[in-house]
Amino acid sequence: MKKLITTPIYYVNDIAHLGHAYTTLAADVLTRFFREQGEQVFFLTGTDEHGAKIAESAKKEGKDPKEFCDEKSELFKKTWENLNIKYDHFVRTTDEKHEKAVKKFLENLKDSIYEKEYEGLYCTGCEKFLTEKELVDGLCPDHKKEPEKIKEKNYFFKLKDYLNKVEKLIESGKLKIEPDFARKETLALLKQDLDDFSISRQKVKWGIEFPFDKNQTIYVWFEALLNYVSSIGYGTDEFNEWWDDAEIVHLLAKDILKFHTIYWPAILLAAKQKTPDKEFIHGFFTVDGQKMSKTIGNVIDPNDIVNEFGVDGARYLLLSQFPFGQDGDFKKEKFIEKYNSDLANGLGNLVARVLKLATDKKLEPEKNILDRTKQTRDNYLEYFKDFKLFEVLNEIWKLIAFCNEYIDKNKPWESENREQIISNLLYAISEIAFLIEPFLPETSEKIKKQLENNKSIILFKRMLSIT
RNA sequence: CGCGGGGUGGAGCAGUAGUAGCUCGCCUGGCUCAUAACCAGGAGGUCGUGGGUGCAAUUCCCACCCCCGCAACCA
Repeated sequence: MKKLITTPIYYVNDIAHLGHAYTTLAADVLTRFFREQGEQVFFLTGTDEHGAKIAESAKKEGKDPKEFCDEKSELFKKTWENLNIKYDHFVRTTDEKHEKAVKKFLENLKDSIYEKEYEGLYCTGCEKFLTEKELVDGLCPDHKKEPEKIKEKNYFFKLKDYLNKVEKLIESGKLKIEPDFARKETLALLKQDLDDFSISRQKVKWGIEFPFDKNQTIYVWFEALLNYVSSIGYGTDEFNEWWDDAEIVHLLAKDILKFHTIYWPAILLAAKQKTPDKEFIHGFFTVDGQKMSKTIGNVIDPNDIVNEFGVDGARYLLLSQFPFGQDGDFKKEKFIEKYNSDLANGLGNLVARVLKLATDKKLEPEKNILDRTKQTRDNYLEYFKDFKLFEVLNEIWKLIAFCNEYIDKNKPWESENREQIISNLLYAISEIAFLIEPFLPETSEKIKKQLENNKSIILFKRMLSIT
């Protein structure tokens, strides 16, 4: 079975932070796992580069928008490289391929689009229309500015025509939304009778020209969703190969739930395309118990974690803090603690102590070891298929704990049965090296190499914690 | 009545209608192969408050209190 695994495309107005890294890393781990299982996987990520906000930011830096996007987009790529994230395609919404596909898609959506005069109160600070209810003393609550009354012609997508169908997709399980909270929230949103939404902007210049009206550009959010099809060749023959024939899996955080679980399937239905098979939504993070925010200044740059803990250290720390899908808190202090106990004292130390006792003579592993490792592998597969990355890690670390107990009980350094005991352990370690591969690809390689030449080199150096 | 998450041993979290578990820390002991690591045992909790249903509730129901996230540049 083929799989198309995607992350959202990230808005280049900001540099990559922990949230972006988390989603992208999870996608990378899943990709590596499913490949290991013999499946063909296409892993897609990228950047979202249009919109008034981008144009504004570029102007502030005295750059033209494209130049600005080139730079920011490059920073995302660099970050993924630092985290050893191997995507198959990095889409940019300023790519010619994307623009062409988007226009073509709109042509095919023509029957579900209509134009309407729209009059509203527009705040130039927010770059959006506000309702009377949102105003405080007649002013925009965020910018303390009086909004302008603007009359604008917009093109709308007939969302209402598809709401029932989307609901059916979800209820029938044809579109799986996980975890359950996200599925429930989507169904609740569907019951609120959402309105048709505008897919064009008259005021925004930095965007893709709207095919039916050259005075307008395509609304960024609408255009951004189309990256999923433009990237794999919408409008060309190769498209079907990855859209129709693959299981489509979207990974995203809960803030953009509505766009992905309702708008996106509706748009696809309207364009007579296959809808996604699964959408997995993860939660939000706090840092040291506080929300992550630029104003508070506690935004974590994933590159800093890599610098401090190494690539695999960073990869492990990001995914081992709390269950995938839930909200969670990242604590700097806990990073060091977890790094020391799990990576240095746990995995690293185990490999070192066993290799020290190893000789070239290797025997077949005994049944109890085979049974124990098989148990881990079975649970591992089961959890992985449900995207339970946190539980997968737990399972592997239980096997590491088992090995440590096994050594202490059997005292290979003084046992007559030394060779058999060590062989058993070496087998277990080779199994661990295999299991950690999706999470810790470099470490996995290092262990395999060490097993070959019986030489142990420190995998994770113990770190002093700040007291 | 905006939406959502949560209040469990020192810290961070699991969990279930019927002797309360895990990780880290702490104490004691063991071991010496290892990255001052590893193993065993232990101390430590009236499971937010007040009611209700049950033979039995931390677990179900109701009310209340408190904390946090989204709604505000940001996954």
